[in-house]
Amino acid sequence: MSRSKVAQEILALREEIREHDRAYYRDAHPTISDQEYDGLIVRLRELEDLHPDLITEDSPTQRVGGDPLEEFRSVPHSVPMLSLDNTYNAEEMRAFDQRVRRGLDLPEDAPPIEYAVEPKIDGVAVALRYQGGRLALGATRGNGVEGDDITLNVRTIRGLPLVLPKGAPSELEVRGEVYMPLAGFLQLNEAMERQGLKQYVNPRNTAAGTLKLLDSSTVAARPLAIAVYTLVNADQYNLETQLDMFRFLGDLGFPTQGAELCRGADEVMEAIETWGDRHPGLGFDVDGLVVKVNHFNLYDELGATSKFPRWAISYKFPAEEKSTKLLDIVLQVGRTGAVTPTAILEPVFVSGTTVSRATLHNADEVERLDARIGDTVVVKKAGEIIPKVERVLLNERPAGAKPFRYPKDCPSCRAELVREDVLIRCINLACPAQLERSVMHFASRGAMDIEGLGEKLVLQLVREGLVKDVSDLYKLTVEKLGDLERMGEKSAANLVMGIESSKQQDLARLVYALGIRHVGSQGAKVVARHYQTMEALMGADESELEALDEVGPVIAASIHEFFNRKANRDLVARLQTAGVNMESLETPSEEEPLLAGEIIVVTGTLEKHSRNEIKALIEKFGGKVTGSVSKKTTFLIAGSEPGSKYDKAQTLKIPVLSEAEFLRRLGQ
DNA sequence: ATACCTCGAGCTCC
DNA sequence: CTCGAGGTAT
Repeated sequence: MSRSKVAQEILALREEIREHDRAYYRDAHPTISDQEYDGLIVRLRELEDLHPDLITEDSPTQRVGGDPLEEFRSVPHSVPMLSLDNTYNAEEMRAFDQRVRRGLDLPEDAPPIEYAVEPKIDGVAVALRYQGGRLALGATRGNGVEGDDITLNVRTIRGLPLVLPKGAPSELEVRGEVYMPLAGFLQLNEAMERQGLKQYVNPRNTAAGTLKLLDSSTVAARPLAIAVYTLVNADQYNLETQLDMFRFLGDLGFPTQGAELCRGADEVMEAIETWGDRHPGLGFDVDGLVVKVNHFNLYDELGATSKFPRWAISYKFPAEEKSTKLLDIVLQVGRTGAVTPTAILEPVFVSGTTVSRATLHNADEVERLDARIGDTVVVKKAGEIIPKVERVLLNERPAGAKPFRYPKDCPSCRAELVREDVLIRCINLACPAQLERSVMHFASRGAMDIEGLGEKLVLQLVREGLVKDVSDLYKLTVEKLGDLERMGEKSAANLVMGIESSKQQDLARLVYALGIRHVGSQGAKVVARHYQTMEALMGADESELEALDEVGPVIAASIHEFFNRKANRDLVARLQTAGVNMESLETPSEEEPLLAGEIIVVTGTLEKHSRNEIKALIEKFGGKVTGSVSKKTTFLIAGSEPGSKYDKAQTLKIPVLSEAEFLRRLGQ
């Protein structure tokens, strides 16, 4: 066969395969059998093997990558991947509608808001970036700001276009949910059983595990699917609504679940009911619905809270409930000495996993439930994840079950327990359980991030007396570690290396790692950025701390008290001697804080900067950006076609600057 | 080959 | 809170 003939057949095969992909994955209407489909792939691979130079990156045979990866690269997200606020019933959904209407200053009799309602698939969220029309990057959500680069794995998901059709924007980013359809999951488990291997428990965990396989050829053999639900910065593609966006995504060849248009809260509730009835038969797990305001031009005005956008919300279907026996209530001592009760349950399968323990939070909760050992309790999973003891079935209570009584002394050190409001606390500073928890906290990911130092190891180190406070970690050597159980040379060397590299962490992480009460990662960042060195922070007085943005009296007092104690100052000194970095690595803004105290809102389309750039610029100069105009707003930056924020600024007599005027003010 | 450990995914409640 | 993957120990 001549080369040009082969080239022709290759092109034709690729087009045919893509059409079948679209029919199967996007339209859910397979047009040929699986065998026929595989036949096409085999034929294409044969031809490509014959003429390797004709292989292109976008060929359906190229979905599978080459050699397994060593590890995943971490990549920053272009726009943070946030989650949505949740509702659980009609009342909360109506309250959301009311908030939207109020946020838009709509009169009572205004027509209903249009919402786009779509199913929320229970899977793993991913971001997909296309460059030059090609799939260039796939990433997990990670912490929302940074995720793992799983490009090679997402490439194997059939139905996901590797190349966008001609005329598509050359740069774009979409987000979607990767999941495992129930049929595929069952088949996979049958295959596992045939091979005498362990079966998987639920499709969600299997999908999540699959995406994190280092060898993409194994991923390719797993039945993953994807539904895309967001086009990042959709308003920049001449799209006006969520429904437009879904049409656009579909035209680009993305598989989507689409969305249904609902006018007002009543129609949303109707949609929720029909979806609630329908979701068991869909062929994949759906844990709720996402409700978004349909028109993009309302988003700016609605803005966002610190955590969620105000123009969207998710509705969670009622969680599955199961009853089981409460076998025991055990107490756990936390880092601060707080003693929390945990329910030990007879294992029961609920919402996809076997639950055997559940937190009871505090003494009040145990009292409220009146949970007694031996009781039959109803368990469900909040948000499909966290097990919760919902209530006690009183008519099943065995005779003689006694109310649960807190012991008088600490389960770890036998010191007397003290009641502070709802909390029961062990106030023995030398309590070993507290030391264990504080070392774990110190090593944890958000703190010093010491790789390889997990719970079991910390327990051993503390019990063997090798670690009496966190500074002892830096005295560990391969030889000393060698005596521990399950600690070979390799593990020891890895751990010592992990500890060594933690010396270079930023001051903010160190401050957080110290475990000062009421100082979380956010508070630690604020004080570290302001004081720059541990020395300066230790010398800070209370009122000075309290004057900082986002630091209130509680945090200020707590920090002050912490460094007032000699034991704590000594600990810091030992860490410093060990070589732990005591300075902020985040260089403070070089710029004069020209915008200090300003609260700025941006509206309309700007010429020189994107919204994110202008926001970064404002923050660099010490200003604050908020989403909506209020009395507190100090000025508005308006681009072309400003929305209702402009009018609101006018009525509130808030100054309005153009982008150029604003830049001039910064001397740029 | 098997057993144990760490990590990260889902992200609610207090 | 539980699961799956990957790595190391036994």
